[in-house]
Amino acid sequence: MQSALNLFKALSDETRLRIANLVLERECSVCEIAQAMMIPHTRASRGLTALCNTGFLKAKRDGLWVLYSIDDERIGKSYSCFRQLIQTALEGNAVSNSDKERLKTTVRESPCVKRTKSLDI
Amino acid sequence: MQSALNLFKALSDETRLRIANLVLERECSVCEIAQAMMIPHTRASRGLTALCNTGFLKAKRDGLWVLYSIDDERIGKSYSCFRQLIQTALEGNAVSNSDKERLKTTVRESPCVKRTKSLDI
DNA sequence: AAACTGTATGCATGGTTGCTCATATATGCA
DNA sequence: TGCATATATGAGCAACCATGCATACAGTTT
Repeated sequence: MQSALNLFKALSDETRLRIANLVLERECSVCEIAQAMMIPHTRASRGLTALCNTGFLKAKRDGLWVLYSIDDERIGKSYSCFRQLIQTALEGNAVSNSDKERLKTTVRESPCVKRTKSLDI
Repeated sequence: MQSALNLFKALSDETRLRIANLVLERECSVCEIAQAMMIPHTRASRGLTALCNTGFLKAKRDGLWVLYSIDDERIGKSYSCFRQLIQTALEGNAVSNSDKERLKTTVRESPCVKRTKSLDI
């Protein structure tokens, strides 16, 4: 029961639902999510980590990047249900559409973290 | 998006998930839920009301009782998905099984609210 | 009308959560 | 080694939430 509860809980937050919707499109890094959703990368990172902890996503390192994707094996037979629910839920939603549109143009090579130190003198 | 978020949020609480699982079995009153789950009726009432507000359940009065059932029309095409997710999630769970077992023997005529006033002298 | 039973709700409270900022860690490259 | 970039995390804060108690409200029965 607990694992299902955690899945529902993970998807009950707008940030995480939007993230899930994006990763359903394709594998994503933290920076791509942050860019596509126009949110601070720490927020994206926390959302992705949370979705990972529930077993909805899995992470793998690729050099500097950490790529998140759906952990379809672990979700098991409920996978198609969750996929359908999420996509139905966000179908035609303006915010979600913008997210997906921006995701297409995100590049993994653009700097997305502002560092205050570099700006000192 | 908001309606789906609310549905996920409603099901991300153990009390409400167990309630939903029971109402999937059959139409229930507050007292029956409280008895089956062995919880205070105020908690059952709040859970049922919350599930109603998300559009997952609907309520109808029947004399003294208020009967809650799945609002399949309002959930629409996502209904079968939610049903399957909930039932898969609670399949074989000890607590859920006990709930369902007790639900079979709950009677609508047994007093389930303790009143302190009646006990005074 | 009063008494009884089922249900809903105002309130106080303890607990949880999502966010941002600053900082730390991890990896790649010069 | 030192610097740059990507990611993760600790701390603090504000907002939210689930719960129980007492009480109010809604029907029924007498």
